[in-house]
Amino acid sequence: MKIYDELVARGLIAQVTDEAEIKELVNEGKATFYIGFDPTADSLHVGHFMALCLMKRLQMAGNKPVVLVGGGTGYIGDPSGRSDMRSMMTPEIIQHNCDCFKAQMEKFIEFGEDKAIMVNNADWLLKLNYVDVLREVGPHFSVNNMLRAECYKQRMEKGLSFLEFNYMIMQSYDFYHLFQNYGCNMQFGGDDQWSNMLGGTELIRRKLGKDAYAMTITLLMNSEGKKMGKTANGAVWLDPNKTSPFEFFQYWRNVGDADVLKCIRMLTFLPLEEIEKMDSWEGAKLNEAKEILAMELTSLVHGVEEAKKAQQASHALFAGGTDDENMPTTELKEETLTDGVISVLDLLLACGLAASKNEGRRLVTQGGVFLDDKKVEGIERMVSKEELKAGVKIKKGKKKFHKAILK
RNA sequence: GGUGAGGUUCCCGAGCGGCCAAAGGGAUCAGACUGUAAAUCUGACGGCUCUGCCUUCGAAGGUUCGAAUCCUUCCCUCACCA
Repeated sequence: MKIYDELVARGLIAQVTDEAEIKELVNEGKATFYIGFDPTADSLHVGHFMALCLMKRLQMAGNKPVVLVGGGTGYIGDPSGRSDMRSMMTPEIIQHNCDCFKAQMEKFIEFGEDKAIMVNNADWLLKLNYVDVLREVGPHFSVNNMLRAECYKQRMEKGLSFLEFNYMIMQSYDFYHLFQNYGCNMQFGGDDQWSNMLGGTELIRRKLGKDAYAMTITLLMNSEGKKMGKTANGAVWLDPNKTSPFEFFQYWRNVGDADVLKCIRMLTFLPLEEIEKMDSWEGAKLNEAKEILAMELTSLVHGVEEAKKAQQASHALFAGGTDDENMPTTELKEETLTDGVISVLDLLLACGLAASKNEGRRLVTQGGVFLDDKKVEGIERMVSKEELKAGVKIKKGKKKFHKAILK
């Protein structure tokens, strides 16, 4: 199966500008394509991961990837898919985020001669002259058309600033720039980027009279139509310091039944035939698929070693194993104790399992806290120095496990 | 710049000068049921040294015994006009 058909079969492709042409280019390995990543945080998340995987797939098929870090567009902020304006980031933060992105990406994509290249649009966008740009590309954008674009339409009610309105132009300019300087003839991106991407192909055609292509990746939604890769505490990050391998593993281990196969298909590199077999699994059997999904993804993101550890920890907690080596752990210092003990509430707080003492109180009162598998009956429960030295296993609810140990 | 409508606890949204830590919904968290799923039901949902105290209703002042609710100024958003 050729790469394009595989992408289709995996459900990764959402929209394309010219299917026949793109199929040919991609299958023949003749595409030089780029995907842009705006430095909106100091770590990549699952959405980025999907894009990186797509890059990898296309790279394996002989195409040349260009990773564009949005050091310049980060100054503006993409309004697509947002109901309010992004807060403006300082140049320092943008730079820091760019650096973090680069470091993480190097783990997934091979960079170098004849491999992938990385560019930063700050290098060309930041030195543009306003009037020059207006004259150069301004005539090729129809405000009427832009306002009809889906990404702005949604904002017509809530309000859209001129700053954000220009985002599409900047992104289009990127494509135009890459087309000329790197022979980049294709752009990929999340489906919410569609209109921005079309802006680019349009600009290239108008300015240069040449064809460039765009293709969007299906956004990973769960069966309820919500974006996946988000938890109550924010995104599922790829940075192990922000989302530990164990948490990462558990996130995928816990996806809904209706979403497992879709995730496996879209996110893993398992052969399609293998996935087809799982398609018939039902009921509790699906748990195995979830395990596979979690294992595959954690391996990809954090390496096989870490994935195994996470899996062991998971088994230990849910399948009655004994290994608690790899549980998320908080090390407490002697000073945290008063008179050789610490209250459960303080302990929950120290481990980040409760945001406030009131929340801890609630958890205990409602019977949601266990210490070493024994239910905590009241908030007056104290944990002694001896217990802590040995390491205490704290369970909050059914799925959150944490270990606290005195250093 | 003008006119009108607004800014309420994570989000949407109700709020009579005292009975407001503030209705209702969503999200979230915990419990029951389960398969570490979904759905459903129950409870919780600002903080604390917790039958009480403290801090919140865009910001700062003021009126009042008492203000999210009234007044003044300022900031911001939206709509229409320019």
